[in-house]
Amino acid sequence: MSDTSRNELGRIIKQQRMAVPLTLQELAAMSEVSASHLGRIERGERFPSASILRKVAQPLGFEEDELFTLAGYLSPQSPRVAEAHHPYSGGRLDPYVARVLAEESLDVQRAVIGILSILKSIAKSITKEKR
Amino acid sequence: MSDTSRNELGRIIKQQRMAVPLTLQELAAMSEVSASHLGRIERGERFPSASILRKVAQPLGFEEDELFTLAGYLSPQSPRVAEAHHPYSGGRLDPYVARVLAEESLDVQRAVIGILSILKSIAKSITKEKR
DNA sequence: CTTGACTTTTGCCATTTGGCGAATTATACT
DNA sequence: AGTATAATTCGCCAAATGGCAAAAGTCAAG
Repeated sequence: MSDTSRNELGRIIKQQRMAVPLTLQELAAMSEVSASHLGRIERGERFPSASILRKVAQPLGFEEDELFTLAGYLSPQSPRVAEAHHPYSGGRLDPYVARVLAEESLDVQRAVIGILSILKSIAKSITKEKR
Repeated sequence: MSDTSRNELGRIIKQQRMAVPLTLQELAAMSEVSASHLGRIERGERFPSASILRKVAQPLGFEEDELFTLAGYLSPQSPRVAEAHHPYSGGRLDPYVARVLAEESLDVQRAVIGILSILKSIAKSITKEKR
């Protein structure tokens, strides 16, 4: 962890705590994290673990993944909140389909997409033939 | 961290590593995490920190926040790829399978599980017949 | 059975994290 | 000024993380 990112994150947390406003002890009570630790985090002497960030986020009014991103635990564009689109090809997996498949064993799951790809290649060759 | 959640997460990671498939050393090389540490995580002797999870996610084909949720670092509220974790009794949906399927249209996705259920009922009737 | 090449596990250690309690430093109130 | 009172910081410690190197396992070819 670079010194700058520690200080940066600490600065942000402190700024947010002041803005609410809360004292270290109050935030400590709300988040179940010791005030001394919070203080060290704010002035960049310690780097907060994921579980600490999680505890602190809500009392400070941060989105849960926001602090993770700031801390570098999650990559910058996290389309996690609500209905963002998939980074890959844009399709969404239907929840019902997902649920049904999830109940199958891993082998069956893989067999399923194996069969799918076979069917697709057959379909492709058929249409090619046709024309 | 409860013993069960450690073992659970380890089990999932190991299962996924085997499915890819990779050795501990290969995964170690790809993720820049020592093989010994990865081994201990898989068998529940260590709990992976957020940065470890982040490094490991991509080589294993997990969405970046998926492992965070499984580890309890993030709350399980965002069904981006549908429920990859399993509050309901069943198994989990393999990330690779989910990704491939998500690229298909909704019609195709439903057709896939339609075919699956047909194959299952055929298999069932065959085994019944046999005895 | 034995050798040789991998893969996984174990022992040991440095580094970090995070808590508790005691100092220190603001902030009020007489 | 002087002294409560609250807020922050410091010192020290236990527990956990994660790496390295050596010790087991595994498994195929000879």
